[in-house]
Amino acid sequence: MLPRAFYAERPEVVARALLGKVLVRRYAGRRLAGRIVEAEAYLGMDDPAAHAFAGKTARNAVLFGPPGFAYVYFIYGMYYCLNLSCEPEGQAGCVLLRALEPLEGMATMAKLRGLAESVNPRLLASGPGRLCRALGIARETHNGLDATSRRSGLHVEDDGFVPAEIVVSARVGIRRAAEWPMRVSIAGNRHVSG
DNA sequence: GGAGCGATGTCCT
DNA sequence: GGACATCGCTCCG
Repeated sequence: MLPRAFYAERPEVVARALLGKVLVRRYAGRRLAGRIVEAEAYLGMDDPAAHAFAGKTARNAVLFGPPGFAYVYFIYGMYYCLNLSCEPEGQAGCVLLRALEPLEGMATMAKLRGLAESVNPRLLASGPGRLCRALGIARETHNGLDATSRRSGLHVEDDGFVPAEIVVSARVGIRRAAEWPMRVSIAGNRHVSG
């Protein structure tokens, strides 16, 4: 389990460091796990694309709290997105988890996605909305959970895997500050979203 | 395989 | 009323 200090850095640093780590979710007694292969950094008040840009509200309060907490928001009336808060308390910033390479509990993930068990694992969690659905993550159940606490049922592990090469590119699906190079992914990994 | 588009809730102006 | 850190479906080549 990654310690709080891991998250107390700038979002660009944390995003890069999270690549290759394993996101673990305890679901109905089962272990759902996947390697983080794609992520995006969002800064605080200086980043026009960040939820924290307009200042602290009830919705984004987690971003201004201590590092290592889950920030889950609802988007497009249908999907959830999972972020992990960064920077020391009082300073906003987060990393959006965009894609996983499924490792454990793929049958359960497929079920949660409403797909056949035989589905190509590439389709299970490649995209922030898919990722949350595959792991059964919702704002109501996961926003504000401490990802450095074993009790929360959501945390990140280091299994020693080190990405050979990391690709930096523009963030996806945003209008403001869209050109900022704050998306990172593992080069050549088939589970990165399109 | 790629472009276009509708679904659909919450937050902010 | 409009925007939104998305996805899956349709239609077209």
